[in-house]
Amino acid sequence: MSNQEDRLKTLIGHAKEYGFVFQSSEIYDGLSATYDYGPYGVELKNNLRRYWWEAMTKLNDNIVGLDAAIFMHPLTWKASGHIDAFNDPLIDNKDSKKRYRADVLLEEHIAKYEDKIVKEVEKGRKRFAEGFDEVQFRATNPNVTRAQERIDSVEARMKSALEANDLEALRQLIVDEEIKCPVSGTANWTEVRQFNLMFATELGSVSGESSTIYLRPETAQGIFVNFLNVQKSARMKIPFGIAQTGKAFRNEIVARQFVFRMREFEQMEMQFFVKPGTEMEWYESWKAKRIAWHKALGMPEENYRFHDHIKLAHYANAACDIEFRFPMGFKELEGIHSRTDFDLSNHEMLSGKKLRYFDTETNESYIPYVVETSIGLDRMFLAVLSAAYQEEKLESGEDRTVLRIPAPLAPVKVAVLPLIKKDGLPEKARAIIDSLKLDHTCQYDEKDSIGKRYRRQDAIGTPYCITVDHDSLTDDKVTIRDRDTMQQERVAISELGRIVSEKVDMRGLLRKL
RNA sequence: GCGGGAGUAGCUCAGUUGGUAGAGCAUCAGCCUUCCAAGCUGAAUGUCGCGGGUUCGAAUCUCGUCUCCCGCUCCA
Repeated sequence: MSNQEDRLKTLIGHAKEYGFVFQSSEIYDGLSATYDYGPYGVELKNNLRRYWWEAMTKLNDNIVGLDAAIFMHPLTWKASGHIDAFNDPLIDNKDSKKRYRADVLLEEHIAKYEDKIVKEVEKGRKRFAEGFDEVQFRATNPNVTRAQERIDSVEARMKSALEANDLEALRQLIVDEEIKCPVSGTANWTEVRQFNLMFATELGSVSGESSTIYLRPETAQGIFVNFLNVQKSARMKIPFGIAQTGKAFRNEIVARQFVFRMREFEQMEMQFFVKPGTEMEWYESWKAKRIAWHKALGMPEENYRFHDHIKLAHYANAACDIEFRFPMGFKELEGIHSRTDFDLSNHEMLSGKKLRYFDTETNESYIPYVVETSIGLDRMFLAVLSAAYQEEKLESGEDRTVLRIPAPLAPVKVAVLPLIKKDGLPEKARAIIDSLKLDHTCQYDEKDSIGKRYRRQDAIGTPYCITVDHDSLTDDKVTIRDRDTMQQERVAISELGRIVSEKVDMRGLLRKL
């Protein structure tokens, strides 16, 4: 565990030192769980986004893009269930210091009485054998009726408390029922507090005329509300998908573990609209496509695994995660959900607008089912960075730190280094950069010894270093050094563009899909 | 929010019983240079997390506070 902590700390340190990720507002002591991407970080992040975007929209002619606004009509979040599901009433036990959802605590309490009833019914069934009438038994057995009354009373009080948002009543109910903490065994509770996971702000500057709106907690709803706009304007036929990348915001109670869990984060989501009844096929098909996308990066395959959800979210009829072995262990990287027609039908209901697809082949109209793939860009960034980070012991006995970032994703593709900074070598190096910079992100460095410059490039994951020496001036050849093997090869300057492109071009990744 | 740990230069840290800050690495400039970090010369960098208190004097003692990291709940 402490080893894992050290690994994450090392990674955070490296990310900061080499300009990948900085703590947000650092000069003001930072802002919790918010990070800024530095010069190399933003390049890597952009490359990851592009890899995802092109894999979705270029490789699938039935997937188109969208960029919806962060602000959405407040009813959106009523329809999506976020206003209800994201308002968790929480309560802490003062002795065990454990935190619970107050409603979950009560439901578990109710479940105990339900178990009791089931047991009583079983007892009755044994005692009366064939002549057993369960309905009659439930209505008359005093143990059962007492338990049932208790359940009804707790449920009624809980429902009215939740609906009225009466947190004090909720707490009183927990106290009245003498619910104890499973850990400490005591009923020493704090007050119930509401944690709304959505960030609220005011739309409209005139007080009294403004209304509360929320920063979107997921990008998906922008796709759902535009379902018909996209389908009609781009003349899409089911099955088809809409892809979107963008920021989403969640006011997490605890948001930590570097860029893994931030309050402001970027999602890359694709909602795939299918004919009802076919969703499980598409669910499986997208599971396969998405894991292939990850594996094409060539990072160790044992870093990935699927995790099927047993407890499903309010909108799903099947769901799984692609988990990645982060420095903190296996954690969710991407979610693949079969969302049924939950979102579209709710939007239909609240907006009063039909959100149906008319199938011209069968002449029927229906609300499509949705299969969603949803990946956290920042998590993907962390996955790549943590898998890429390696400290090596060289044969010479020296250490080197190298980021083995998949070449097409690397922030800098080529460093051009004059062996010494005189005799016309810098000028030659600059000329080479000029010939490459339209195709590749290049960097020039003449400071310090050549070995030191190689190490600096290793530390930011540059796949190729090109070194210009005195012979280059006469034979127009340079040495090109591979980041991973450290092997050097002498090649003609005219060949550089082709050699670099072969390994570094994004198309190399996309071709594997 | 609760519990644990930590805040001194970009990084890693030192700072003796309180006497108002140092080292290595990194950075920058110059010299040197035979392609895998370690040559020479010089330079820049800190209200010692912040605020109050004790004291002639606080990085050091004390109180408060903020922030970060880890765990608990939730999730992309």
